[in-house]
Amino acid sequence: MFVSARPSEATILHADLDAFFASVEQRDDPALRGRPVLVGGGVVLAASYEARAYGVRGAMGGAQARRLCPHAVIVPPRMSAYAEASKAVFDVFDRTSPHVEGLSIDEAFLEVSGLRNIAGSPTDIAARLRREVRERVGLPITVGVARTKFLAKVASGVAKPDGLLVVEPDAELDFLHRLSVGKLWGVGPVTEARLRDRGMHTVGDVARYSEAALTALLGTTTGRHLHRLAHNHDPRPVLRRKRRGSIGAQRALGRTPKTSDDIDAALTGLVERVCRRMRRADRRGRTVVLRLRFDDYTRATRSHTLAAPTARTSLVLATVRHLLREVMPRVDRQGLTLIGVAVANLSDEASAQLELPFWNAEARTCADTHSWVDVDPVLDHVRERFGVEAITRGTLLGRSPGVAMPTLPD
DNA sequence: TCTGGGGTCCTAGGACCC
DNA sequence: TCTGGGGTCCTAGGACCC
Repeated sequence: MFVSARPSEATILHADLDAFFASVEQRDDPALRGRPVLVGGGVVLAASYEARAYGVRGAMGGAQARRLCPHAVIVPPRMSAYAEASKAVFDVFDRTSPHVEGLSIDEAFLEVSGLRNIAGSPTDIAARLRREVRERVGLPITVGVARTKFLAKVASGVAKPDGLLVVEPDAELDFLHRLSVGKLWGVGPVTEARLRDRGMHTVGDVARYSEAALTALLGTTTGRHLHRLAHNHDPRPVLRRKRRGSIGAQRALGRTPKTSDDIDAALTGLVERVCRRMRRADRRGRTVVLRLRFDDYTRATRSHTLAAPTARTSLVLATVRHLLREVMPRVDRQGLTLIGVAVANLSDEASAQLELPFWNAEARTCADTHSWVDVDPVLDHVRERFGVEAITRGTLLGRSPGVAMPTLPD
């Protein structure tokens, strides 16, 4: 069912910082302004528009980027500077509208209907937003304005860099149907190739196919999604972002052979980083995920769901170590080039009440169904928390007599 | 052309329960 | 001995996004 209400006015803004990381570098170092700048040496994290003129793109390998643009200035990334700039920009967003949906570190949707009397037309608001970001944060930003999220996003893409584009309701289909299929949100290289094989090169081409034909080609969800977008049905409202569902870290290892000590050191560092971030955010997770990439760029994931959420380094580490042991034959055969750890299924209940039941339940899970998990960290925790030195593995699991199982103070 | 680091969502099969 | 349908959870992989 499509939502048929059609507000007569374009009131959704999509605001997107231009070449974000590179723009922050140019802002902070006047010597970089007007010059091609690449952030990140191994792989290009961001390329200034001066560098893009030479064909350099984000996610491109550093070697290729240097070939295309030999005189580019390469600067190392400064993530904390970008986080700070992002926060300042989002402060401007929040002052502009109560309805802000952040999409990533450098872009957001804003719903501005109902602000006409206080703040003017959507076009006025968008122009002022751009000015404020420029004046207060010193960064260029592009804004697309339309009736739907999808069109607003496409509009900002077309208007880049440092632009403003309003798609009026009566111009929507004309604008939309000329676009290349690759511009459709959710169409990546794989889907684009499939569409082009069938002769669909523009959004207008896609619009001539029935929903049934598209779902047969691409699956139910993607097919229906594309059919709707091609017909300009996008009723998704601007919502505040949900909290993130997972926290992870990964590291490329290069192609040189690694010893198991190398791998374990990398794994330990990643687990420590992830768990520290979880604790700082006061979040814990149940599903521990190990990600691997091999020499031939094939990938594997292994996961294990714990009985209760945790942010404890020792338990997460024990779990990923076990997961890794299970795939070691493949690692030995194919060579490891990337390793990652993530914890998903995040929850954020306060931890205190859950501590003991959690460890107890986890210990049981360890022993009953996954005898591999290292129960020692569990024991250490209970000993420390309850001052019960004599507690044993069997006691903890309720399997041997001895010290009474401590009960949780309420 | 060679590929970083952070995420999201979807699919599909199997286990398990009622 | 043979056996339905629905729901939820878990796992693995794939596509996509910035």
